[in-house]
This record gives sequence, structure tokens and C-alpha cells, in this order.
Amino acid sequence: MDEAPTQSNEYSSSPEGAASTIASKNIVSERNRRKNLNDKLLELRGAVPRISKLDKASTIKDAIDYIQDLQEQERNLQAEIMELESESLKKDPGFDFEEELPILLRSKKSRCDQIYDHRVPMSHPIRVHELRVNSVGENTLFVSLTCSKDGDAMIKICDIFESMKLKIITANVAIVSGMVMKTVLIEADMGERDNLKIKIERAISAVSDHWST
Amino acid sequence: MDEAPTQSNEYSSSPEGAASTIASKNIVSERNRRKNLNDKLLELRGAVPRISKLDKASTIKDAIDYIQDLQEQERNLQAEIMELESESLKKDPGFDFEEELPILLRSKKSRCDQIYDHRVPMSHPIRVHELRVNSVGENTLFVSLTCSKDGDAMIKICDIFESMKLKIITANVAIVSGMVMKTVLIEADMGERDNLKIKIERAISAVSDHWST
DNA sequence: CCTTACACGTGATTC
DNA sequence: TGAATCACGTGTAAG
Repeated sequence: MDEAPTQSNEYSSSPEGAASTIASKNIVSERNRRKNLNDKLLELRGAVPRISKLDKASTIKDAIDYIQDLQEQERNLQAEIMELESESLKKDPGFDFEEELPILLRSKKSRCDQIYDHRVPMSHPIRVHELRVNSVGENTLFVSLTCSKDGDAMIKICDIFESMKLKIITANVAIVSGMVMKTVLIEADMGERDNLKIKIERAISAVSDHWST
Repeated sequence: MDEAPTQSNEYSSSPEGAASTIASKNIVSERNRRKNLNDKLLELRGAVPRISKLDKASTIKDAIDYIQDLQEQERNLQAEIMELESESLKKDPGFDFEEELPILLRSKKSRCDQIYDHRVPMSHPIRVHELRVNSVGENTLFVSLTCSKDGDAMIKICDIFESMKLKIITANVAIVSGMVMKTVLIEADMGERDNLKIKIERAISAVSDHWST
């Protein structure tokens, strides 16, 4: 690939003038490339507030450290925001409407989570029309569930997804012409997402009346 | 500094063997330096989630863009935290939950009214419970809005998203236990999505009543 | 002197 | 084929 300049190919087959032409073209091209790269590197250094040295290598290293710092700070800030949100939600003794909106994760909440461990109150089962569990990207699972909206099907579906301890990224419920559609994005790396897929399918099939598994 | 290799100094004044020795030393040293620099560059690429090409220049450019994205996100998150803190501190510990949920948004509600005032009348404002505007993938913006379903809140929300000239990929409205949830996927490249984010947040805040009165 | 860091020109390789 | 990218060896300053 890039090793061992085994032999210098003379390459004098071209007429005399051509070689110098292409050579100079290559020279100016390479010069431009270097210039561009150095400019980019300088711009990168301008974007990083903390700089150890003015080396090229140090510039890159500082940028890496800074990026990792920013990523960690972002995680901390988001965790803090979640903390604040749930905290301001907490004091509401009158109405607990939020139990029907399991949008964000944060399952450290309270009880009434493991209702669906084994049994589901099978008052009347859900009529599942479609269930899709697809892998999206590297560590994301996309779940799309459509069923008829009879009785408390909607609440049941939400409860099912809450009973499993999923790392939910986003969740959405929609009603379209008498159909309940739930769309969930779940964080799951390659190792666990196959298991999760089966787990979700089984959880749904456990509360549906006809779902050939 | 680094210009004009005026003339190749022959420099054969040294004994014959010495030149090759120092040359080989310089060679291996330079080789090491290059290796180190490339490793650093590779590591930098590993730290950046979004990668356009596997070029050196593109790697650096992507890193710069990513750093600027992270910096802006950090600002937004910190503003959000301050908002949440001040809000949850100064409010009476009563039970009007709508006023304790509002996230994001800053500004003084005086600006950017001229853009939307002619379109959405302020008959009675919307009670926004949650507004999320996230970047998903490369050129997609994910907007999730939850508010109480009183009056014509639903129509207003749709009007807002129609008044802005967004390239909407998918849009969805759901009603869950008295709450209106709208989910929108918007096409927006890296350059405009930050602006769009602020624009959407302000548009929503212009017709919501969180902390005003 | 020796080390470190750079820019340069050049041959190779890939698309 | 060219255009673009790369690694290499070398000369050259600064510390």
C-alpha cells in the first residue's frame, strides 16, 4: 500500500516536456493540499479553548480531549435537566396524569411498574395488526406497533413498554381512524437488541389475541 | 521560516559515513512523527460521531463542526438549566403543573412576535408541557411537543408548524389522556438546524403561556 | 552537537 | 485518463 519504494520507475516513456508538466501540476496540487490541511488544523486550534502547545500533534490531542470533555459535560447537563424536570413534576398530590405518558425513560420512579411481570389483566386482549422491530443504525431499535383501539388498548400498550426496562429514546402514540399506533426508539447495542426484539415480540403477543409467534 | 529551498547545500565536508548515519536517524524520527500524527488523527476521528469522508482534511473539518455543535448545545443546556432552576424556585408550591414543566426557551417573549402574530391569533394561549427539538442523524430535526388539549390547541399547533416554512418529512398528532402530542421530523442540514431549533422554540413560546401573565 | 518539528518535492495508489 | 490523496525521504531552522 504505502511502503517500500521498491524501485524507482524511470518512466521516461513520455516525451521530454510532459514529465515536467505533470510534475509541476502535482507539485502545485500537493502544495494546495498541504495549505488547506494546515488551515484546517489552525481552524481546529481556534475552536479549542485550551491549548497545551502549538504542535500539530498537540493541537489534535487537545481537540480530542476537549471533545471528550464536552461530551461528558453534555451528559451531565442532560442528567441534571432530567433531575430537575422529574423533581418539579414530583409535587403534585392531586392528579397523576403522567402515568399514562411514559415518554421519557427514568424508570427509577415508584411502584406499579412490575404489574406485567407474568400476567396481564386479560379483560379483553389487544388486536394487534402489525408489529415491526427493526434495527436502526448501530445501537438503536425501532419498534412500530399498530392495533385496534378498543377498550384500554392504548393504556395497555403503554404499560407494556413501561414494564420492560427499556432504554427508550423516544416514544409516540397516535390514533388514526380507530387505530392505535405506537412508535418507540430504544437504545440497544448489537449484543442485546436481538434479545430485546424477541422480548418485545413476546410481550406483545402475550396480550394479543391472535399473534402468530 | 519554511520557504524557498534556495539551493541544495552539498555539505560533503563531513566524512563519508557520517552523513548516512544522521540521515537514517532523521528518517526513523520523521517516520515516528508521522505515525504518531496519523494515530492522533485517527483517534480524533474516533471521537467524532459524524464523519463525512475518511480524508485527513475532512476528519479535521468534521471535528471542528462537531466541536462547535457541542459548544452551542452546551450553551442551550445551561440556559435550560437556569430556566428550570429559577422557575422551580420562585414558583409557589401549589399545584399548577403546567407552569412547572416548561423546558427550554429563554428570551423575553417580546421578540420575534412580528413573525407569527399575523398568523396565529392569541385568543387564549397554549399550555405547553414539553417541547423537545433534537438533531437526529445528519440532516434531520426531531420535534416533540406536548401540551394540554384545551380549546383549539391542536389547530394552533398545526398552524404554527405550517406558518414556518419547514421541509417536513413526517408529522403526527396524537391525543393521549387529554394531552395533545405532536411529533415532527424536519429536513434540516447542519448549517440551518441550530437556527431552526431556536426558531421553533421561539415560535412555540410565542403562543404559550408558561411563565408569562 | 543533537533533537524536535516542519515544508517541500516526488513516486505511488485509488477512483 | 487526470485529479486527489497519501507516505516517504530530505533539507532546514529553532531550542
